[in-house]
Amino acid sequence: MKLLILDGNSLINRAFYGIKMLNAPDGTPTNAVYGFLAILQRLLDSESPESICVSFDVHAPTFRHLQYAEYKAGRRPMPEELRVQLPLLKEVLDAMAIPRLELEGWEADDILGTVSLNESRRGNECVVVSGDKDALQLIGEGVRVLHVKTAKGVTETIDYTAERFRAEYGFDAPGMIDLKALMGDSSDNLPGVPGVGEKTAMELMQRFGSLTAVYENLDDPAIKKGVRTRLEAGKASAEMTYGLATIARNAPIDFRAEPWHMPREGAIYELFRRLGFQKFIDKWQLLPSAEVKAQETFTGECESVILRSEARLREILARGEELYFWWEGSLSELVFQSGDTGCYLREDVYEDDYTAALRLLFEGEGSRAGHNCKALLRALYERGLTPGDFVFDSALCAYLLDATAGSYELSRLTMKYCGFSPFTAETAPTQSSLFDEGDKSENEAIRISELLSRAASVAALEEKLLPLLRAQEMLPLFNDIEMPLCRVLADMEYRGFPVDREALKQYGESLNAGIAEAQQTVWDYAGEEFNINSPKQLGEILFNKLKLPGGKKTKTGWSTAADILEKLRYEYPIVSYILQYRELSKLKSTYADGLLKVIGPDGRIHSSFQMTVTATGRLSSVEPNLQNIPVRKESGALLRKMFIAGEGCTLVDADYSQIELRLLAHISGDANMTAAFLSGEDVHAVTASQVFGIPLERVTAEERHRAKAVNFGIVYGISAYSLSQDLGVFVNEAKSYMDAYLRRFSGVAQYQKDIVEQGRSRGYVETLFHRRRYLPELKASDFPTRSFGERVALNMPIQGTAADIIKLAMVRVFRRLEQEGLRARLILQVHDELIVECPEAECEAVKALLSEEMQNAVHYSVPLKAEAGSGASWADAH
DNA sequence: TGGGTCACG
DNA sequence: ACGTACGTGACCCAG
Repeated sequence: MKLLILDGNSLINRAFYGIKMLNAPDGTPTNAVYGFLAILQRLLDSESPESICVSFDVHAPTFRHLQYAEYKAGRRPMPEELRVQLPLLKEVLDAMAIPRLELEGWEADDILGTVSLNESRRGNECVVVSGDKDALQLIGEGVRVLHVKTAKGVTETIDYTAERFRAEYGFDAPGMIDLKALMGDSSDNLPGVPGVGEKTAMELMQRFGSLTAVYENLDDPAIKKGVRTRLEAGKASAEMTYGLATIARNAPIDFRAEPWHMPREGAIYELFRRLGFQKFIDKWQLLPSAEVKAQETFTGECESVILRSEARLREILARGEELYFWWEGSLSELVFQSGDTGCYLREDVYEDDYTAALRLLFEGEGSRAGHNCKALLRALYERGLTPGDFVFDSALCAYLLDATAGSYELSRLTMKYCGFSPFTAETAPTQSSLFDEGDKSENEAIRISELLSRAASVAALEEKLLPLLRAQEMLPLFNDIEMPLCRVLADMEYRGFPVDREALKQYGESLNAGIAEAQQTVWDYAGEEFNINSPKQLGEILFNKLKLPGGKKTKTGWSTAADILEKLRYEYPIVSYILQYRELSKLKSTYADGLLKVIGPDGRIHSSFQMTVTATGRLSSVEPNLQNIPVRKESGALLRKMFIAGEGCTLVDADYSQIELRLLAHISGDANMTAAFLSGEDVHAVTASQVFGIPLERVTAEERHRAKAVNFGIVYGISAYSLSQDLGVFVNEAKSYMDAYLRRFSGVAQYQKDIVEQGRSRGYVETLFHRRRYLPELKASDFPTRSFGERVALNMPIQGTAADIIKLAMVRVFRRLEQEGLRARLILQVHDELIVECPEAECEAVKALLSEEMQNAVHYSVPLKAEAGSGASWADAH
């Protein structure tokens, strides 16, 4: 029988440090357990063992178990995040029916040693798995050792047989003990022979093969005088270390290998669900117990009908109940639930005017709900309808409840909030009423009930989620901003942004010459041809071949980021050409070629605005991203000249001026900063005058520039170091700016303290509209993670409130354009900027309307300012 | 697929 | 002694 013997402590350690932080839905850290299972899964696949066991130390080392001397010698207590995962791993192993071996007074190692010896003697083939090289001493007849190591986030296992060990080390595996007796081990506090390190110890072992042989041959000419002296002096220490490094193989343990089979049902499934290990549930095809399955499968009992006529549709709508919609991307097939009735609509079996049916459903007064309503609304606009608002969106609602959850897929939400999954083809019961309709095959009926169960899931989620939203004071945010915004965005996507295709094409072609020239010049300086787009090859050329100074390492090699190269560009012409190459090829690939590919047949670009992506509440724009079109250099202006208004139309553009800084003044309540805004003076200049203690009229451009950087930094939760990097001044100087700033604006300093403390005690921070972001990072034990949490705590309420406000402004603008019967329409939002396309005649009215609605969206202690412009292109309007 | 780079607010 | 600004998305390379 083949037996897998795992070193539990060592492997969970490797997994913890090798895998990035992961949490179960309830917040328990799970990365180490997850990593352990990933290793186990690989072993099961590659080794196909018939039996398995895992050994553990009885006590995990915690701080109080460590002596001060040990602490100083480099031992560290086990981090809290790892410590809580040990009992979890044991629970997992129990659920998997894998024997756990622990023995008071013996280490996990000793259990590996004992079991592998006993079982190999019984004729079983043993495979010991550990992340600790010490275990290699166990290699022998019938015992292989797999050494697991994590390098650069990738775990690999090295399979050591006796032969492989000998080939690599040059002596036999039991000699691992002798090697350690010679070289010692600082992490285990084993002295070895003082003055003999890894290199000498390896040479001695390769020559003599054992500790005894080394001491028997001290006169051998191959041993240098100095080494001999140290060996003589360190003999007692070596012998002591030998004893301590020897893994015991005689622990009084009562274990016999038994055939093992992974349970596929019950506790293991439920535990993995609790931990969020869906991947392993799928991989090992785990199933819930019958009771849980019944609980988790959503039956959504209701009468199902296939709607064929307008009369029947009107009957159902006349009940006035809320409609819960589900669709799968095409309007010609649609389901909805109304009360106890599940309705199925299909364009090709509907007997009356299908578009009229859609009008009844979406243009009327009724309450409508869905999942990702914006997408459905866009499809309706594209079909020429003018739909009304939806009242509930399960994805959007779940996003408000946890903006960092990542995925808002319907079945995951029902599982998370209701404890069941919608039907899948396997779990859907057939619904006899569907067969009554006649010609439907069984598969067809199952598919329909699957769709209906999704519509019903939206209803179930509404019941669960709205109370949560109410309890967290987010109903106004949801009802008055997010839900109405669905239609605003759907309309924006549908309209799109007109682009001058020919000009863009020409522009792209015009870039070619410059790119080729820059490339050739770089190659000439480098003395060879290489791919400038490859940071690896580029770093090699610059810092190894040409030996440029100032090289900084990233994880994978030399950093060639712009801020590094920028410092070198005036001294080294090649760098200047590299930067030029980068700039041009970015313009070409991302903007010229990239945008050309997505211009629609209507000559417009229809980006998609995602509402459930960012952690702060901002929108994001994809396919293409229209929120990062260049603006800063002259190439930016050139590019934005190609974003134009349609025939007979003009563009109106308005943006908030310093909205985040104004919100900082309001939220922190800092009197000084509030006064600065109320005075109407240039706020960065006022900041400079305060920080540098000079009269406002004597502030230089440089001082203003620095004050501006400090203002930005404060909003992001800066450190003095980063400010110094940004400004190119010494850290001390940057620190003095920040100190002066926080003295002058003491309300801001107080806000920073309070908001971090609030984040820590409540576990989240929020915007003025109560949009939340949870911050588990604030409780992390490692400094970088915790610092990140603190910076986010400072920034999110400000960035998030700005996002709330512009969303509100968009809803207000949309409604007013509708009310006033204007043909003007919003076509783009870029975080603090709105762009409207309108007939030329409406231009002045729209400019006034836009800045008015933006400025009046809220009234805080500092007024909001929004300035509007207009023009034939984005460049002209901005 | 993840990392590096760079465009935006 | 450490590591170093918030929030995004697209493109390219390398494994």
